[in-house]
Amino acid sequence: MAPVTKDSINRRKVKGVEAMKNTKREVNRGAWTAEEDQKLAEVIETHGAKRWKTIASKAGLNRCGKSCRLRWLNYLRPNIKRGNISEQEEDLIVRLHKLLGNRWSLIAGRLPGRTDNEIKNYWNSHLSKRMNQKEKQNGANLTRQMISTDHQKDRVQTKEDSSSEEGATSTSTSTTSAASKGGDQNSDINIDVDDFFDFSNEGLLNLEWVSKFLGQDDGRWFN
DNA sequence: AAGGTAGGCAACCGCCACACG
DNA sequence: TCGTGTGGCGGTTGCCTACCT
Repeated sequence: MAPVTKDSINRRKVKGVEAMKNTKREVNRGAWTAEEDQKLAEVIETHGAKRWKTIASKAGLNRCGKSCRLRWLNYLRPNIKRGNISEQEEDLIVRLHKLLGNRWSLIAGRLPGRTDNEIKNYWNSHLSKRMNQKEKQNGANLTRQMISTDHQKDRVQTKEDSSSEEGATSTSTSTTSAASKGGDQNSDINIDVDDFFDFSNEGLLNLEWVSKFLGQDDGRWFN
C-alpha cells in the first residue's frame, strides 16, 4: 500500500540516527545510514562476508555482527532484486510454502535475488491473506462436498441394508478411511525436506519438481 | 484539515545448531 | 565431553506512508 521511496528511507535513516543518539545502549540500533552502508560494503569487499563481529569492528560500526549480517544479506548484497515479485515467483513461493511451510530461507534459495526476509514479508502481507480466503472457499466447497457425499452414502447404505448387512459395513469403513486421508495434504508427503533438497544441480525457478509433489492439477493458486 | 487505520518494509529478538578450543 | 562464540533462521515489532472517515 505504502510504497517505500528513497525519500522515505532516508527519512527513516535520519530518525534512526536520532534514536541512536538518544539510546543509552552501547551499540547502534535502528535504521542504517548511507555512511554505515558504505563502510560495511567496503569492509566486506576486502575481507569477505564472514566473521561478522570482526567485520563490524573493522568497519568501525558500533553495531553487532548480527545486525551487519542482516543488513548485508537483505539490502547491500549484490544482485538483490527488490520489489516487483513476478507472477511466476509468486506461484513458486506459494507452492514451496505448501511443501515446506515457513522455511523462508529454503524458499528464498529457490528464488534468485530474493531474500528470506523479503519473501517472509511478502507472504505475511500479501499471500497469507489470499491463502486464508482460498482456504475458506475450499472449506465451503468441502462442506458442500461432504454433505453431498453423506447423502450418497445414505442412499448406498439404505440399498445395502436391504440386501447384505456385511457388505454395508465394509463400504462404510473404506469411505471413512479414504476421508481421513484427505485432510492435510502436507501430512501425506512424508519426506525429510532437509535430506531431500539438493539445489545444486537444478535450474532456478523450475516448477517441475514442485509440481511432481503437489500435482499440476492445482493450476494457479490465485485467479 | 485532522485523526484513525491498515499496509508494507526494515530491523530486532530469541532460540537453536554448529564449530572450535 | 563440555563450554563458549558465532551464524542462521523464523517470529515479531516499530515506524512510515497512503488511504479513509
